[in-house]
Amino acid sequence: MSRLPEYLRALHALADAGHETVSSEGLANAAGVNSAKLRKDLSHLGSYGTRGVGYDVALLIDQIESVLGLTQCRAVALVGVGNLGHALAGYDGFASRGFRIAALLDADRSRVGEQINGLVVRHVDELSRVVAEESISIGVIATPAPAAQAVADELVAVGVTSILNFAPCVLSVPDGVDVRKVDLAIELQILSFHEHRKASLTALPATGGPGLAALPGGLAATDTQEAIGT
Amino acid sequence: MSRLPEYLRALHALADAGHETVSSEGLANAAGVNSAKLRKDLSHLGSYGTRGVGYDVALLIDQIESVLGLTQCRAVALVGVGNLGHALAGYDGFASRGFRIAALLDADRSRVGEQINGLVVRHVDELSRVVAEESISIGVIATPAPAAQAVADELVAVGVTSILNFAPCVLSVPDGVDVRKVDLAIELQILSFHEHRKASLTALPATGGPGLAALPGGLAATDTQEAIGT
DNA sequence: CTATGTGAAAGAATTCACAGCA
DNA sequence: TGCTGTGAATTCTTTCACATAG
Repeated sequence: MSRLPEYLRALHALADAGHETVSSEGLANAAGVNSAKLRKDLSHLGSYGTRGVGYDVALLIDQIESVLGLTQCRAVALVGVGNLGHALAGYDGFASRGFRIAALLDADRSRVGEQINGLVVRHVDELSRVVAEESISIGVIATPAPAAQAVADELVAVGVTSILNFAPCVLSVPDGVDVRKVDLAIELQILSFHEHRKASLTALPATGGPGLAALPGGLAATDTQEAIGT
Repeated sequence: MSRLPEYLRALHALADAGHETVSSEGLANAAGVNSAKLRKDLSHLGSYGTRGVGYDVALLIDQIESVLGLTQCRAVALVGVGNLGHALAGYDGFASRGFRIAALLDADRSRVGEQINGLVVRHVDELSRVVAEESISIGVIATPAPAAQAVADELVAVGVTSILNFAPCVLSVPDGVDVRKVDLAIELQILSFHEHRKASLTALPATGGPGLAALPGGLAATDTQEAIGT
């Protein structure tokens, strides 16, 4: 599950708060899921809690970190030092959670040489050298969309096999390379959908039953609700 | 589906490239899904393509925008003008996709008054006034984790019903309020898991069959693979 | 003949509910 | 008694495959 990292975050918070042990119910709350799901997820790890007691917080942290491969700090290359790239370069949430931004790169020579958070921006031509020097395994793309595919190709060419893509476009990569995409505008658009739905519903007070009125788009509200998950 | 925004992005790209019509296959490629899924999704919208031809790009854009509630530009309040908040405030991907950052707020008085991208940072005390003045429907939280719940409470109190949360913590909100979370470190951790898995597999050359060796964490590789989606 | 729209099949994910261990 | 771990039941999603409209 892609929920393990969320459990890990919750566990760290619990550990900081002094808990040595936690029930599936307690951890589930802290992670924002229900307890049955959490227990099922953890059981897939073969992780053992203690019946009648719960899970040992420190032990579970170790287990999950080992499964996620976070026992070593991973070096990351960030390509694209615009607005967003700048913020990512300065984001301390990475360092505290197992990652080290080991290189900043940009295609714009006017940005090369700039120093951000103790790191100098290098030209993207140096990618190959930097990846080797720093044993970089993960690339982050924060360029404009039109440049993203070319950057992805270069990352793959120099041996990077995991990419986090902030550019609003789909990347095509060979098998064996993993890509995750974060599109900030899409997140807002999903919220917009929910807003739109809520507005439509309150505008039609208490029309239960089958005759539920059509939305602006010409759709029954129930269909539309079904049409967008979460 | 939360895939409609992705289709919308792909459609805009196609429109910009001069396409007036597109097949389910073509749009599916541009959006990074398969065509059966795309057709099923669009059929839920009641959207009509033309058999033998495909979908009218402009028409489909209108339909999806209307379903997502993007026919009007939505005003957004951004709380927390640190590193990430700064980047979000300057991100032009919002404006071009139906959103207007209408207010920047921060609890830190030393930041109040600062101007970012033509907007002045205001103190979070003014939230109530600003939300009313600007008809804000969506709040974005880019504060440190410890402050996020309090900000969420305030947003809810002044009538915001959708929240995009960048702080690494779960928010509890009343029914009827939608929250989406983006946690950048979690995205990297998921990639780390994939890296870890790939490394383990190549380290054990061609050990097929049931005896597939254990990972560092003491798990069979197949179990672990099953344990994290996508 | 082409490509949509959609029942039906297959596959995942979630939830239920409880046996069994501490 | 309290809480985990897990089969069984349920629900949701994805894929298949084809009748049907243009």
